[in-house]
Amino acid sequence: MPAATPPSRLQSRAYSELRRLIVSGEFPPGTFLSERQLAQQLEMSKTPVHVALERLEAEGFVSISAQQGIVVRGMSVEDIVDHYELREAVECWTVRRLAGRLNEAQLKLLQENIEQQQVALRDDDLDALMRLDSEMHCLLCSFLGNREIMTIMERLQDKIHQVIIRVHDTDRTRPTASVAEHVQIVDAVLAGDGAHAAALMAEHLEAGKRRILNPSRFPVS
Amino acid sequence: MPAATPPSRLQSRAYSELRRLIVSGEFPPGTFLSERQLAQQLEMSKTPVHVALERLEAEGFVSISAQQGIVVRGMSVEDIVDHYELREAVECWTVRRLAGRLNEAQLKLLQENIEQQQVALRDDDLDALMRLDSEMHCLLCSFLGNREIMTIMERLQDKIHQVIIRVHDTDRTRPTASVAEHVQIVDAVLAGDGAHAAALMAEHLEAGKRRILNPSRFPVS
DNA sequence: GCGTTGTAACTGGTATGCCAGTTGGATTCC
DNA sequence: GGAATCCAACTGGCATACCAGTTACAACGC
Repeated sequence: MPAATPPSRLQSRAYSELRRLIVSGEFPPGTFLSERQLAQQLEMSKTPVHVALERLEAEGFVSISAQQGIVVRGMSVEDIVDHYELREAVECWTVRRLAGRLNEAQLKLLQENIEQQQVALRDDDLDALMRLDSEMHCLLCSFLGNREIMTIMERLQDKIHQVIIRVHDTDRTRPTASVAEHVQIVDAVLAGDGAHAAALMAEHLEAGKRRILNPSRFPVS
Repeated sequence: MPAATPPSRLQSRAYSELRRLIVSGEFPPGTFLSERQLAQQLEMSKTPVHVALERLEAEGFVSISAQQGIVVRGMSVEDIVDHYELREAVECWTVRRLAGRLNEAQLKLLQENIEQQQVALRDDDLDALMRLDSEMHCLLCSFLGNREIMTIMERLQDKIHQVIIRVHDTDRTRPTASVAEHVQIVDAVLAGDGAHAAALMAEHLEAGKRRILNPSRFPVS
C-alpha cells in the first residue's frame, strides 16, 4: 500500500489556513467572519470550518457569539502584558537552562540567524527582521526539545505577530538595539552564564513590550 | 427580557464533561471512545461531541485517528518531563514575581489551604492532599491575575492529575515533605525573597516529578 | 489445520438542512 | 417627522444522513 495521500482532514486545512489569515493580518482584528462565507472561500462545507473556528476560539484568535457572528480578536493592553509575562517566564527559564549546553549545530543556526538579522537591519527590511526575531526566539526554545513549550511559543509568536504588524514606527532605534540584544543573549548562553542570559532576556522582552505599548493606539478584545 | 437560560452550547457541556471524565480517571489512558456512544451517553448528537473531542485532541487529552477511533492519551515519561519543565519555568517565575507582594486576603487563602493540608495529612486523606496541592499551586498563579498563565496551569494540573491518581505508593514520606515545602515556599514569598522561593519551588517540583517517575510503570501516548 | 479472502459492522469526517435567536431596516401608526 | 413595530435576511448550533476507510471475523479454498 502506497498510503496514497495522507487523508489530511479538511478541518486541519481550515484551521491552518484561518490561523494564517488571522496572524498575517489579512483578517485584521475586528473583522467579522461568517462560517458559510469561509466555507465557500475554502471550498468545503460549514462543518470543518465550524470545528476549526471552535479551536481558534479556544486559543483566543477569534470570538464566537451564538446567533450573532464571529469576530477576529485583537489583543487588549492587558492581553499584551499577560502575554509578555508568560514569555518572560518561559524564555528566561529557557536560556538559563540552555546556558553552556549548546552544541555546534545549534550554535551555527543561531549565528546564521543573527547574520541574517544584521543584513536585514542594513537593508532596512523590517519584515525580515520581524520574522527573524520570531525565528530566533523559537529556535532557542526548540533546543530544549520540549513540545509543551514549543506549542506555547508558537502560539505566542503568532499572537504577537498579529499585533506587531500593525505597529509602524519609523524609529530605527529599537530594531538596532534588538539585534544587539540578541547577540548579547546568545553570547551569555554560550558563556554558560545562565543568570546573565536570563536577565538580558528579561530586559529584551521588556523593551519589546514597551515598543508595542508605547505608540499606543489600541484595539479591542 | 429575563434572558432565560444562558444558551450554554452543548459542545461546551460535552467538552467539560469529557475532560472531567478523562482527568478524573473514569476514562483511564488507553480507553477507546466512540463519538456515537459518547453522544448517546451525553444525550446529544455527534456534532457537539465531535467538536469537543477535536479540542481535547488539540490539548493533548485524546488522540483521534480518522476511520479508526479515539483513544484517551496518557502521558509518556517524556511528556511528564516536558510537563514539569514548563511548570518549573512558570511557577518559579510566579513565586519570584509574587515575593513580597501578597495582600492579606491572598495570604489568608494560602494559610487556609496549608491548614487543610495539615489536617488531611494527619487524617491520611491522600485524595484531599492531592486536591489541595493542585489548589495551592493554582492559587499562587491566580494571584498574578494573568489569564494566559492560569489557563496553562489549569491544563497542566489536569494532565498531572490524570497521572497521579494512578500512582499509589504507601510511602508517607513524600506527602509529609510536600506539605512542609509548601510552607517554606509561602514563607519565602512572604519574606520577599523571590530567588529563594523560586529555588524552593524548583526543588519541590523536582521532588514531585521524581515521585511520579520512580515507581515506574508507565503508559503510552 | 492454516492461510486467504470477502464481507459486514464498525470508525471518524463531511455535507446538508433545519432551528432558534439576533439584527437592521422598511413600514406603519401616532 | 418621529417612534414603535414587524419582517426578512442573516447568524451560529445542532441533528441527521451518507461517505470512505479500517478492522475483525467468518467462510472458503488449499
